[in-house]
Formats: sequence, C-alpha cells, structure tokens
Amino acid sequence: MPRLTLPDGTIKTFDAPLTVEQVAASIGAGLARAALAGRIDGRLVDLTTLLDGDGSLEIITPTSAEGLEILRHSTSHLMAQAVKELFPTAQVTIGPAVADGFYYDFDYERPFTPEDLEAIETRMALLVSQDLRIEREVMSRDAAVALFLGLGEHYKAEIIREIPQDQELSLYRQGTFVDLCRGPHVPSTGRLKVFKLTRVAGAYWRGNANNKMLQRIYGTAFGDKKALSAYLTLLEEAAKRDHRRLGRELDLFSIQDEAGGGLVLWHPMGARMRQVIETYWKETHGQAGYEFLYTPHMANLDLWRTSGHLDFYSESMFNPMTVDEQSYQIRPMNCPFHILIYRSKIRSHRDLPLRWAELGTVYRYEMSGVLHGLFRVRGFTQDDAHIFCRENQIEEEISGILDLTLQTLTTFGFTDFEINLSTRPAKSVGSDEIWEKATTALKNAITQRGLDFIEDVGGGAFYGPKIDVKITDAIGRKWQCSTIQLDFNLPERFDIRYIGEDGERHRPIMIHRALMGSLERFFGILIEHYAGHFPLWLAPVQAVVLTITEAYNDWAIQVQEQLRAAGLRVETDLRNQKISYKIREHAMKKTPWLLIVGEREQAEGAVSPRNRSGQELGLTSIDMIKQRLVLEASTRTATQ
RNA sequence: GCCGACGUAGCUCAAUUGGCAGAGCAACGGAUUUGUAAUCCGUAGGUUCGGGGUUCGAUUCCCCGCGUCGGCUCCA
Repeated sequence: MPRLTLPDGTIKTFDAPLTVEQVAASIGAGLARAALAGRIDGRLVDLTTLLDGDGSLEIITPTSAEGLEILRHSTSHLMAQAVKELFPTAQVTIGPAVADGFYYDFDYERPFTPEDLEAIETRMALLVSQDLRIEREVMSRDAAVALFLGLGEHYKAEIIREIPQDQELSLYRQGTFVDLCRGPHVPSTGRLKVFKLTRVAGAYWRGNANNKMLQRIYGTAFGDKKALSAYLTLLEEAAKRDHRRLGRELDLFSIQDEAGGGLVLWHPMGARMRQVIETYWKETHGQAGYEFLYTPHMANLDLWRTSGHLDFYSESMFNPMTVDEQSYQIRPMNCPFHILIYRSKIRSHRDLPLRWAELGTVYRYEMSGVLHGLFRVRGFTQDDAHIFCRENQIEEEISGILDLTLQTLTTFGFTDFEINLSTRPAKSVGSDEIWEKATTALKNAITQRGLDFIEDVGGGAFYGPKIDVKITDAIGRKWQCSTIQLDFNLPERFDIRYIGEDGERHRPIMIHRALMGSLERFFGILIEHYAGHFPLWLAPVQAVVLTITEAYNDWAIQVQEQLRAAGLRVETDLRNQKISYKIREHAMKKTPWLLIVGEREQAEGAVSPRNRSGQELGLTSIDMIKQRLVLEASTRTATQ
C-alpha cells in the first residue's frame, strides 16, 4: 500500500501500486497535464515509474529547473529522431540539456544548413502531433552494444563500453527511434510543444580538437510559448546591451586589425571611466593596507622557467623574443615579479602579512577563434595583488579579501553573489596538513560573514585551494570576476622565506587575488550591466550644458567652469542647433544630466536640468545643481 | 587552430538572371538664432576585405588568404 509524502507535507495513501502519472492525476487534472516526471526520495524518475512502496514524491513540472531540463533533454531526443528520419546516415552521439536549451551532436557527411534546420523543426512538429509514447527499457551491455552497432551507431557503442560495469543501462524508444539515455524523459512527444532550433555549429567529439568534428545543432525548449518569447526578448535585450556595439556608439574603445586581434584601444571616454575605476581601486586598497608595485612587462625567460610557467602555462604564452642573445618573455602573469621583490631582502615574521598590489598588464595567447570583444582578449590589465603571510594568518587575510571583494562589487552595482570554493585535486603539491588547514580557513572566512558557498570538490588548482565569486548582472547573467587563490607552489619554487619568532626560516603562504579580474573584461561587463546608462560616478561625461542660442554661450561656459571646479566632468554644446536636436543627441549618448541655459537661466544665474530619464527639474540655481551632482557622484550609486 | 555564416562609404543597410555601386544617419560648407528626443539646402565620401580565376563584362560565380560573428566544457 503506497504511502506517499508530498512536498507540502500532505500524505496520500493508495490501496494498490500505481504510477507517478496516476498520482499526479489523483491530485488534479491540471497537474497531470503539466507533469513531466517525478522525484521519489530525491531521485528523478519517469512518470511511468511504478510506485509500490512508501516515500516522498514530488511531481516535476516545467516551472522547476529540473522540469525544464527534462523537457529540453527530451526535446533534444525528439530532434535526434527527426534528424535520423530525414538524414538516415547521420550518427547520433550525445544530446544533453544545457544552460539555455539543449544541443545534439551528429556525425554527418556535411554540415547542416539553415534550411535543414527548418526541415528538422517541421519534422519535429509532426512527431509531436503523433504524440508517440517514450518508453524506457533496461538492457544488458552486450545487448545494447550489439543493438547500436546493428543500427550503425558506433559512437553510442563506444559510449556504452565506457560506462562502468555495475551501472544499469537504459534505452528510450519513441516510434522508430531508440537512444541510449539515463533519463528521465517526458512520457510522450506530445508534451514537447514549445521549442526552437537556434543554430548549427561544429563541435569536436568529446570536446577534443584531435577528434573528429561533429555537427552540433542548438535549440531551446520551454513549458509554454510565453516563456519562450520571454527568452527571445532577453536575447534581444542582451544584443542591445552588447558592449561591442555600445563601445562604438559611446566611443569608449575599439579593437582594430591593424593593431591586432584581442588588443584593446581605450578611447578618451573609455579611458576616463578606467581612470575613475582605477582611482577607486587605489583608494580602497590603500585603506585596506595594501602597498602598490610597478613591475616590467617582460622578463628573462629564466624567470618563467623558475616559476614553472614555462612548463604548465606555455600554451597561453606568446613566443619569447631574443635580445642580446638572451630570451625574453612578455609576461602572462605578474606574480614572479612580486616574488622577486619579496626575495630582495630578508623578511621577518613581523613584516607579514605583506599585501602588494599592481594594476598589471599581462599578455596571453588566446586562439584567434575565441577572441570576443573585451571579454576574451590577448592583452589585459589585472587588478592583481599578492599577499605573503604566515599560515596562521590565512583566515584573517582571506576574510579581509572577501570584505574588499564584496565592497568593490557592490559599489559597481552587483548585489547578487555566488561563492565557489574549490578544493584539492588529485594531482597537487603541498602536504595534506597544509591543504586541510588552508581549506578550513577559506571555509571559515566565508561562513563567518554568513555567506553560503558551493563546494567544487577537487576543483582547485594543483598549487592550492581557491574561492571564486560570481556576480549576476542586470539581466540575470552570471560572470566570474573575482578569484582568491592560495599558492603552496611558487614560494617553494622561488624558495622564499621569513625568519620566525623562533629564529628559524619558514616558508610563507602566498595568496593571489584579483577582484575585478581583468579591467577590460570587467569594463565590458559594466557596459552590459548598465546598458551604457552608467551611474554618475562612472559616467565619462556627467553633464552637458546646452544653449538655446549662441547668445547664452558665455553663461554656458561659466556653468561648465563652476561645475568642473567642483570636480565634475562637464562639457558644453554650443552648436547652432535647435535644443531638441541637442537633447536627442546627448540622450542617445546616455549622458546623465543635460543642463539647458537660455534667457531665464542666464538672468537668474541658473540652469534647467533634465536627467537621463527625461525628468525636468525646472529653473535651478547653479549652487543647487552643483550640490546635487556632487552628492550623487560621491555616493557612487546608481540613482537614476 | 577547427566547423559554419558573413565581409559594400565612419555607422545601418540597398543594388533584378552576372550589365554604369546607391540611400539614410554621421562628416564638411551654407542658410536658419531656435525652450526639452532629428530645421532646410548643398558638398564630399568607395581598390565593394586582399589576391587569383571564369567571363565581352564580377559587389554578384569559383579558388586561396585575411578579418568579424556564432560555436568547439557542461558527460550516455
């Protein structure tokens, strides 16, 4: 007699075994229609799963993340079925649900075309209208291998051979199509009504460039049409915010072939913003007890041999250049230089912790195909710092870095954080003891300020555990910028030490950390986060004084001078144009404040301010507007 | 690097089966002296990404190169 506990705590008992689907129907017809799968005691199962014992049961619908994932996974199978029917010689490989939808990789003699996608979509719709049952079947390994080899599906056979012996193999059949799959899946193709194939792309088998290139088709699926159109609207919104487009429109930066791909040219307006960001960075780091360093952009190759970068990082390094028969390497990182400064004299335990920061520009080789605006470049500036401390100072230092990180990110308008802690991987350097101590210190530092974290077990670098912080932007996208990384390796390689209280030599702990990560990338994120509507403290031009006619030029210039004297970034627009023309132009440049001056304003020593949202303040004295803008800029928050 | 799509004026985009390379905005010149999102007239602007081929003729078709864009991790 199944006795089932539902998520709201109610308990339902049945006098005979029944399927998840039947339970859903017993709760309500609406739920039965929406049901995609079930969760029994935490395990996701098909709707057709028979319940014969007690336990907790949750009905999964498209409103949950899992429901959406199942829906998309099933849609990817539906697509594979359509592809197999239209292109019988295509071999199926893998087809998972991913962040925004799903994909399926096929091995086919030619790439799929946009016309193929249309045909596939049409066939998918046909299969949906047939409402084919999707049925699970368990099979032995040998039988499964034989089945797929018989179907000419060599990739599937290869996959099965790699699945652990003791794991149960399941197949899903729908119509003539059969696929190896862990499941769960929706009960029939009729459930898959809202989907869209988005693009085709090449993708290597198993993501390895040495393997054959497969044809990947991307698509997405949703529980209802509204959700799909909301998603498409989001894509449009993201396109409007594209920093490459805004960067050009607002004249912030460019990347030009003549200089080289992935090398950023900061134009005056972008450079103004960068100055503001750097000034803020210096201010906060000074307050947090950091010292600042400047180090060279290249160094003798031997330095990179000692640091080990030549061994484990050479793929990302530019080729060395020869100078006076010696090899020099343009730097991909700043840390070896900071270590050299540490090692330049004997350090005492009293000197520690040393917090050394540098806006260090580094150059890394990225494959041409991955370059992308400011997000993926070949030359960028890190807001880098290295902390040298004693073992017993780790927790306090991490704690301080976390404070600074959250303070910085909040100031730039990000308030939603996800903290990831990555622990010791299989291959690593350093003793069990130090890993244990350090990892605990990291955890404590996070939990002590009441924050949650996601643990990525074994996800740390070989040289130490790390904390990454992800931010969520205005349209819900996540970005990882900040990283805090312990290093047990470099102090060893450079043999750096300090003299302890006991008079003996000890090895310091090194912490690498960057809060914004790369200034270029962070700038790109800011552009997209604010969609170019930068808060006053960041805006390259904070206000423009617009004249009604040339008769008021003198007053406009006086206004500009007075506001500039108060530290504001103010321009004038004295052109012989209608006021509405000028307003439109500066509105499109997303200037926070437009200060209009004409006869009345001049007579009263005033301006008529209009803010970015079109709000007019009316006649305002020069002192009033000065105060207001200075206050708004100094609070470093978005007020419009 | 690999797969695919694309590459026309500073920007956004046209150009019939292969038949004189165009428009809007921006720029520049002139007129207009204007009150809250585009005043009017004019001028200039091109090796159609580069190179080669087919053709009487190539922006258009073919080949090579360069660049841009979308992908190439998310496990059956």
